[in-house]
Amino acid sequence: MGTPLCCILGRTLLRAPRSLLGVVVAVPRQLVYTMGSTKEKSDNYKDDLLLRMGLNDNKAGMEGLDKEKINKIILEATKGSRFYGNELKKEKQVNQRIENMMQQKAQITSQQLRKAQLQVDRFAMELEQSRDLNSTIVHIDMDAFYAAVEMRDNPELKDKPIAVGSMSMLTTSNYHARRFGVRAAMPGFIAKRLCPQLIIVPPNFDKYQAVSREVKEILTDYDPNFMAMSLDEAYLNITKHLEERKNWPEDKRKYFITAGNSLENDKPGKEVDKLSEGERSVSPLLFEDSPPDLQSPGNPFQVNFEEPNNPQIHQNSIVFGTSAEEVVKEIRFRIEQKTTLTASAGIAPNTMLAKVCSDKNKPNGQYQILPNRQAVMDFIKDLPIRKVSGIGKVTEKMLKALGIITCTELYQQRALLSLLFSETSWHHFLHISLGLGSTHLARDGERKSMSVERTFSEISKAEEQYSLCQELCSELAQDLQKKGLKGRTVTIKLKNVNFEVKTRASTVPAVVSTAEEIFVIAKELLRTEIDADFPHPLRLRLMGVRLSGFPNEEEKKHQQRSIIGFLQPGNQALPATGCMLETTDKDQFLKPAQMSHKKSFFDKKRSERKASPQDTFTCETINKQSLHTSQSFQVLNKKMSENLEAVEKSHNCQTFICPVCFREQGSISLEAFNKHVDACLDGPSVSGNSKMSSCSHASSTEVNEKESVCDSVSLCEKQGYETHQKNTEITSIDPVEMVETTSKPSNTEDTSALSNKPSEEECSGLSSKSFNMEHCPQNSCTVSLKNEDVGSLRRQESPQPNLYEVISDQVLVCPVCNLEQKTSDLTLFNVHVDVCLNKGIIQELRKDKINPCNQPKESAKSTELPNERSFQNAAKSNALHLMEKLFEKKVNINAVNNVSRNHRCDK
DNA sequence: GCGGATCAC
DNA sequence: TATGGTGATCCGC
Repeated sequence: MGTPLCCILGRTLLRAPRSLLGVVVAVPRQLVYTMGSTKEKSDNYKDDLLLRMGLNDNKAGMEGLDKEKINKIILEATKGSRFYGNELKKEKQVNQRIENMMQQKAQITSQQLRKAQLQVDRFAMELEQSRDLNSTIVHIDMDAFYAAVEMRDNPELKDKPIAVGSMSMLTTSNYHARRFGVRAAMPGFIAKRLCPQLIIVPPNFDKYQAVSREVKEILTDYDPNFMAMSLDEAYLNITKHLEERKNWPEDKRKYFITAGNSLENDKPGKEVDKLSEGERSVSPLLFEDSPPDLQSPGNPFQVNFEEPNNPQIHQNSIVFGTSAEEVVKEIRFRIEQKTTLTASAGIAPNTMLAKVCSDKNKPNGQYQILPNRQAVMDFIKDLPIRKVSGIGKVTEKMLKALGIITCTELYQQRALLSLLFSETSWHHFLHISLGLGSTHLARDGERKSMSVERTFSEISKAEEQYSLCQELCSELAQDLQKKGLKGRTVTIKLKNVNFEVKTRASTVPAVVSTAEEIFVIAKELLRTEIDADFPHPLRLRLMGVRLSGFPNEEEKKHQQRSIIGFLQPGNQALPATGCMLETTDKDQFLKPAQMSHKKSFFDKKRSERKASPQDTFTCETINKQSLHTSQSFQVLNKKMSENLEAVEKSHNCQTFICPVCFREQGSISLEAFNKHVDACLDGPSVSGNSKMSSCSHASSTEVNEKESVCDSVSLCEKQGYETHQKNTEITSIDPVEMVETTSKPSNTEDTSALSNKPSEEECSGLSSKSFNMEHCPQNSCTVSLKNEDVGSLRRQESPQPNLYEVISDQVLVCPVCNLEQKTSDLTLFNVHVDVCLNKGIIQELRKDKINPCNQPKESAKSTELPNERSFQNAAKSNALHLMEKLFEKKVNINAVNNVSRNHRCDK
């Protein structure tokens, strides 16, 4: 992996966080627990790991460790590791970026700068005019959340340095541990060196989630639309609440103080347990440890003259005022009463400021920026940019190179920044330096992706990697199913033992969602990577699978109309959403294979390692490396197929409707059904198929080093396809679609194909044309399509059906590899074809030196041969066109079916 | 659309 | 012995 170009170019890639810009992009905030969800930005080990290498000379806390000492210990523990090596490498890349930026800066003329200044100032003026100080935004942040929960539930941990996590990674530490330099995102074993008496508590996410729920119940009272960022952090817009609260009687703002853990004191005015003798509320908020901000506001503009600054405490009750500050005190009070945990909070006119504020008096404090411009600007003045959400360690470093550390400096350099950074970035900078941010909280938007990834000790055997990949796909599919999501882009992520990360993605025309569908794609991506490094194995420490490209509502509707299965088990009608099959069946299919694992792959690996810590390489390893579908993997596949077949037999009586004649085919086995379809199609299609397969053999012999495309793909399909035999989707009949397709005069050779005349005659006529590939190698479609106007294909609204291909789909012979596909699921079949096409075409292009750019030959010889990368890209783009074309045709079979079916109904 | 990078939590 | 997982976004290609 070379340095990406984008890192070398002058413009840097900096991201404006959604919550800080005026336009707030809705982000799904999963309330799942994430390892780092309690990380505190300014206190994160990884964020300044490299900074620690020598130059940090701050003095440390009294009883903890000297910062110098901390740095030394960390450096010793990390030095020489692969992780460290990679950190150094990344640092070099950043330095390179900075160097490029400085060069670019050196070339800027004063005239350019003046011009930029005018432009930026004009924009700044507009921003200033749109400044909105009318909202009151609160950011609530639980203090050392996970650690606090653990301490609460285990009194023994009190007053001891603790952290939540494992020897490999910590998610949170308490404040005691932080004095030793123990922080979030630090591996536990290093933390132990810093603080040998550190207690590492394994995380208990269910518990944190339960506590989080309690907190959120409280927050709802102040803003039912509050925006939770994680288990321990949320934004509230209390503007409306403040308005209403103005007229509230004291009673409504009165809370009783309880000792200990009573959970009852959650509603105003509610009588609760009396304080037990000698046990007072642990709340420093109300008693002796009251943090400074509650006593004397640090900012003159913070003084609130409306009412007494502190809540009025009478005996065992307390009345909060009506100001924002009082509201937030009330919130924190209630949180503490309910959970015995403390929270910090920030109050400001926008989210960006509120977030920074909540950090100001942490822990267990709050801070407000009053809603006037002067207060905002005073606050911003000396604020280090790094404190602002969205400015990470790289941005900080880059800006530091320009002499920018505080927001004032950020503002001063605005013209320069506009010349050195992308528009998005400098706009973001300008917002920050003016103290601007979002004033409304985005509602949860649509999710854009879903993923699973896992870290493990090195895995370098291909078959284990495939197996792992399959497991991840299953996991992902389960998650997707819970949310009812389907997507078109599958991405795998690989991290090798040197911590280098790679992602590889593939987008298919139809949405996928099942483990089988995803695995077909993911596996090909993985295979490509394995092949690329052959004969060296990929030495992985992490693998991930992601699905994205979820259709929006409109696209979904479209998909419902067009991407539909054409096989319909007669008595198992499913909703026409065409979505996932309710998976009792599917689960049964999957189980046999999974049962053979019994334990998960990771569990297995773990126990293996325990059994034989010296996992030395063997001859076997070498053998298996030589074939990506190694023997054992084939065995696995075979086993799976067998299992699936066994299951299939147990369900072998189903009612199908023939896609050709549309007659119901009683209770027959799938095999019998397939025979019927074959018979129905009849005619020369068979000979067509045989020709195709002879082609495929010819081509397979040409691939020298590896197995042929066809073989590899067919093998990989096996499991997935058979699992899908029962998983058919209902064909939704859409009259609109039908009208559209039929009314449009066609302009291609296949005009007649879409007449309203259904079934047999037409079908057999079509089948006679069955995939016309006589003279071409396996992926002749590459060649033949090159002559077509691909652009027009793309634009076609209602593409004309190309029925010989349709037929070849119906008998489920892959037009690329020529192998019969046993699946009856059109989507799955499509996936296979796409993958097959993609790979086949790329290889074919390489072999035949077809100009990947799809340009006339001149251009090919005019320049040197494109590099591997551009070659692949171009090939992919070619493949995409082909897929689009193929896909359109596949879609049309559905249209044909619909027409035919409607026709029949009319009869 | 892809891949790398950055960021948040 | 040992350095996470999930999701989003940006930008150049």
